[in-house]
Amino acid sequence: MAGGSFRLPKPRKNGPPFFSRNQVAKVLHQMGVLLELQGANVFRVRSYQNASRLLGSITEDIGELVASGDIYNMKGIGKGLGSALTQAISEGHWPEDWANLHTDTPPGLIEMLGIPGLGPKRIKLMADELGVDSVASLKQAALENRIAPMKGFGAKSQQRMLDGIELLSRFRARRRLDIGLRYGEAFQQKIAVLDGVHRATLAGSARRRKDTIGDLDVVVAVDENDHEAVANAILSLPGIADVKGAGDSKISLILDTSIFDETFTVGHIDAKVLDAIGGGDYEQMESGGTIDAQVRLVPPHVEPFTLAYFTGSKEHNIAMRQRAIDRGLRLNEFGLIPEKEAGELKGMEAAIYSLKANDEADIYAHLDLAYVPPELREDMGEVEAAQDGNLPKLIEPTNIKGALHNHTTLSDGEHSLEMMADTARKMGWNWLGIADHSPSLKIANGASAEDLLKQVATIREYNAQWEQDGVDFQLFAGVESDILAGGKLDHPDDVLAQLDYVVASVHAMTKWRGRDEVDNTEELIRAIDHPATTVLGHPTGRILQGREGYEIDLFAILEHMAEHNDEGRLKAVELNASPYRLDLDWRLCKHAKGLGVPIIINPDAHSMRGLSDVAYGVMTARKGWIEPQDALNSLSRQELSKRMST
DNA sequence: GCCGTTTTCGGCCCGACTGTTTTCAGTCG
Repeated sequence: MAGGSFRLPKPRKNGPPFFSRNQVAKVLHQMGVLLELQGANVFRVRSYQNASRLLGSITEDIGELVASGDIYNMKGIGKGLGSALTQAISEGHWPEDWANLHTDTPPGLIEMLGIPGLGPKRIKLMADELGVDSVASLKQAALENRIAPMKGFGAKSQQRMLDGIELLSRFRARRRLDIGLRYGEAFQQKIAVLDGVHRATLAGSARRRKDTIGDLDVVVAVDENDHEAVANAILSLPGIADVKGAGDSKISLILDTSIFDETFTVGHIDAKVLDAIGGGDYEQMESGGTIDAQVRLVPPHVEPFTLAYFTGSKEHNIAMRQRAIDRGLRLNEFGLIPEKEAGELKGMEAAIYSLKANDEADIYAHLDLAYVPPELREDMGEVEAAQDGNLPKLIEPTNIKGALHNHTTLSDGEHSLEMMADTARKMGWNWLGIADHSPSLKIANGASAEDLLKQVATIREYNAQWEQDGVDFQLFAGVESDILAGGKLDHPDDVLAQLDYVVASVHAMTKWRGRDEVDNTEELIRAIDHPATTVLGHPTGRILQGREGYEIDLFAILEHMAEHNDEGRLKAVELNASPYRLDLDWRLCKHAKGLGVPIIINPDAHSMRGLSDVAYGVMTARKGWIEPQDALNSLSRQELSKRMST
């Protein structure tokens, strides 16, 4: 859990509802972790986590759910949680025991959960017996050899904790999607070409295209006879910094940047983003970085089950397994096995009775489901949709005809208008929108109204020329306007009126992060209401692995944007495709789509190469159930032109 | 703490690996 301290949020002034859906989901998650550290029943912990996930994914208004009593009808919320949440939301105070648990748990214990191999049980034991209450005091205790003598511990455990602390301080636990994919694909490709390997596939959160990746999973199909030879060959590959374990079917290791055939670089990083992720030290830290990887070796006929299992998510697997149980079947990484034939047999031995599957689609078919693309496997309604034939036909990279949020040398871009347009054409796009920064953003060399209008004139000239030459390409003239105090835009209305569109974005992060959700939401809504505003840029301002965004009720904002669209005014929400942002979050894409708010996948390119970041936006959009018709990117230039002029 | 058409009690997904054990608990995915 990145950022965010474990405090109970204060009730908003003008409730009920006194807490937002997000706040409630966060508190339930925190309660789960705190209860775990307290040694509570694991199933009780799971109830809190399930309820958190549930409330994190619903689209209904939480105030109404409570007011109507419907909250008790949600599967996973019973009498206990139902009444606690009802009290909190309608009266504005959390249950006393929840508050006590928050104040009585040392924050250091939560921090200790981040140490690999260390879980709540042993943290509690060390806290009770040694008084260890932080990573620092744990390190001290380990160095003084006070941990090894404890019952159930030992010298190896103690050393592993020290190693884990070292790892924790040297690098943050998760990596951004782009970095994780680079490691994952490099590793997968090296394994795929080894003798005896039928197939090697990158599974896990990388295959599901999550915005950050904890570790890599590679599933490898190998005949049983070749098992040992392939395992040894994998262990001799370059780029392995350490081997954490190697069992019969599982190799666990740590990769470093020597896995890459070329020198590792992170490429251009926007100055403001770089600042948020650790400044000049960042690239050095990343190039000295590592990532954990697990390799699973299985015989080819078992591989589809193993691939499905290790692609996850855990929640999707649980839903699938439950569906199997309902049909008298046992689903695991070895097969889909009729319970009455498997009997007492376990694991691989039971798997000889498994139903056959040539690929993952066969597994879904056995359970009367359509094939679920990996990106959707989060138990966010995809199993039900696969049953009812309602799965989305997800957007593809080839659907992208252009993007609206890109910078040139007029503000802080590296390349000229001409170079950006040329690159977009070579990528097969039919249009490109230019939205340089506005004057208030001095750090990004925001352009004056005069310079902006000169750029507009140039764009019109190019368009006229292309039109005359029969070239199927067009530039759109826009601006990325900073959102100023009171939700105002950064140019006079008569300037904005000469543009094709306006991307309105927040950049004054200090101010916005210092305010509460209600104030931020109101101000953002005022900016959206400005007639010139077409697109809400990077909606939360988050930088992955860098900083949390400002507090905001995006549900309310999207609902407000939906009203505009219903009344014929185009208000689109950006899915900023920079792998440092991926903002709109994938979970909210589905909600925007449901409301009918168009998405625009924008690379926020500051260079020619930056345009290709749109690929990460497409991955995230797919994860968010987005179909071609939900994204403005799939419109032709003529269609988009028409949409923006209404 | 939640759930239920064999249920209001007794379950709750399941297996691998590690380090500590001499049969298992903790952690992870």
